Amino acid sequence: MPLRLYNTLTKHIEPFIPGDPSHITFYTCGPTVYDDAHIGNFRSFLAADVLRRWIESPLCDVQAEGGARHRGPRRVTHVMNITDVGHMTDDAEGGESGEDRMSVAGRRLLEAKKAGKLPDNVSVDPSNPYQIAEFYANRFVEDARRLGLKVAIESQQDPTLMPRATQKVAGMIQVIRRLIDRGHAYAVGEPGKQTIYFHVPSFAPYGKLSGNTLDQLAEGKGGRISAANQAQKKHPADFLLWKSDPSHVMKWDSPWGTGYPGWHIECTVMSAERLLLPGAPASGVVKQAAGGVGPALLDALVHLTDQTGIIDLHSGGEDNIFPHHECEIAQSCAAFNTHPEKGTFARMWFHPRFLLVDGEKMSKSKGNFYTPRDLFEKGIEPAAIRFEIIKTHYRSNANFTEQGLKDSQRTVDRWRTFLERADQGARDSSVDPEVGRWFALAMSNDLNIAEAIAEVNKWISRTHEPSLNDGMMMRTFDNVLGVLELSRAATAQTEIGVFRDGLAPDPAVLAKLNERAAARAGKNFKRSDEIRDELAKMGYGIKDIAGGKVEVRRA
RNA sequence: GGGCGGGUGCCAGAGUGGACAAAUGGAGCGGAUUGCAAAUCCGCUGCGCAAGCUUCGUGGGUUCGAAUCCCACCCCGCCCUCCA
Repeated sequence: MPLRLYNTLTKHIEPFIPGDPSHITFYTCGPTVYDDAHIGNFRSFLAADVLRRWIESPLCDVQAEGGARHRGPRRVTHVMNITDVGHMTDDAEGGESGEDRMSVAGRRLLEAKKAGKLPDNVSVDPSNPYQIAEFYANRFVEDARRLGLKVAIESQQDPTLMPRATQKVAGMIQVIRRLIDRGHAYAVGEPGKQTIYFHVPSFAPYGKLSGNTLDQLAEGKGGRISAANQAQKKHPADFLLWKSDPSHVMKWDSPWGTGYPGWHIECTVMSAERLLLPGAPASGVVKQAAGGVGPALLDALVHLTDQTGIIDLHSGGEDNIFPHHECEIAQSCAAFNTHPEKGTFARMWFHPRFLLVDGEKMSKSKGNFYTPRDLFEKGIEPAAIRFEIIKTHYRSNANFTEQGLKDSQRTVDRWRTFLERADQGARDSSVDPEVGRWFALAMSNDLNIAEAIAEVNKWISRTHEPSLNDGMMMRTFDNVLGVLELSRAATAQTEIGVFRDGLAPDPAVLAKLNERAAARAGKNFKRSDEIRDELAKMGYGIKDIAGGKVEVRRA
């Protein structure tokens, strides 16, 4: 069965039909970097990652235009932006002052610096918003790589896969200019200090993605818009493309005045610039000529398209559906399509749902707020975190729990053991003919990852003596799930102990292990059990393994 | 007020007209193994000895038949111009 996905735009599960089934273009709305990303953020990024890995898999079939079936593997160009612009001066969360988020982050960093909580090797100037953004962007990419986010790994070789909004402002200005030229945007205010708005009534399909219609949108219900800004718009739903504000912490020159771009415009530009002509390297010459615009975007601005969807896939958290992606569709189609009202920008819109923790919303005040860093520090390995976060269907609210994390760790351990055994297994044994098919069927059914995992588990249970071929099969599955390939904390070995979970051989622990070994040798099992309990109280779990050694893990 | 995604067994989480008392993992129980554990393997885990009975948010309905379809209601999550 070819891949089918729930399309937020049509509200149906439907075949994913890309423009070119041998090469998929995929854009994911990435993080805003004013703080460390948390596991909730990562849920949507990892769901997108699993999707792209599945599309790349040799097991995945995709329907081509005209109905033909395209068999995997195939190439995916996956772009994920980093929003490193603060650009929210009306931001309610910044406090009554509507303070910019980067400024808030700066204050927080300054406090951390004063308190000596910043790592020594980090030099960041808390008064410099660009440095703050860079600081958090780097930390994000680091976390993402540890969790196996492929786009973050690839961006080491090809940084254009993770573009930064601050470096794409020239392109945004070009697109805004185009929107004004085509009558979709207008300026208010005095020349040199103008604000540019997208005029929503100029794009008839506005609202299709979110299900909102202009008359149903209750203006101000979200409590985030200021009356003063509303008053100057032609229509209450019109949204910001450019704001002239020389006092802003991050600002650029533009034909309309010094200021900053609107939030939505950045994704239009970053996706178009990298994905419209897949593989075309950004040429320095063209960039110069176009004022910093890449060739794909330049081409899009010169040659309008008749295609409905000009990129194949677009993903983002469920909160992005409205207004962000709604606005992105409007402005992208208005800028790039011959007939904007016929456009959808992306052929398929993919929105993972939010993650809950212990059945509740994650929040700092509830104490159920986790970042991957928090968990790494506790010695939880990336593979377990990744598995726990991806194991639930992307369109329901997953529940992240400590028990779940333990369950996930066990599964990861079992799968690893299976793979290790398979790698030492027979050479010429044939692989189970069923499991690949079931796995593919599950994944192609709107990414039913839980069922796919169940198929892997059943297969492992019935495969008592895995062969080399089974190992290859397991790797094929894991290339999709991305779990076993993740690095884990090094194992430290001593004469007696094998220390897992990144534990260092503590002399106190070693002493106890030796004492226990002696007790056992003398058949003093009472004492040896006491020692096990003592170690448990110290936070260590032990088990006897082959060769007379003891494996030590965090309890 | 409006738009959207969900609600399944002790927990997590599949299933979306009959093969469903409901996959898979965890937890629990029993057994093999182990000095005891751990890991692994086997069996059980709604009620009932059984034929059978009662379950899939709640209440109605459609159907020979519903966890699955329809209607109403309740709950959780997201959104209605910062948010994964």
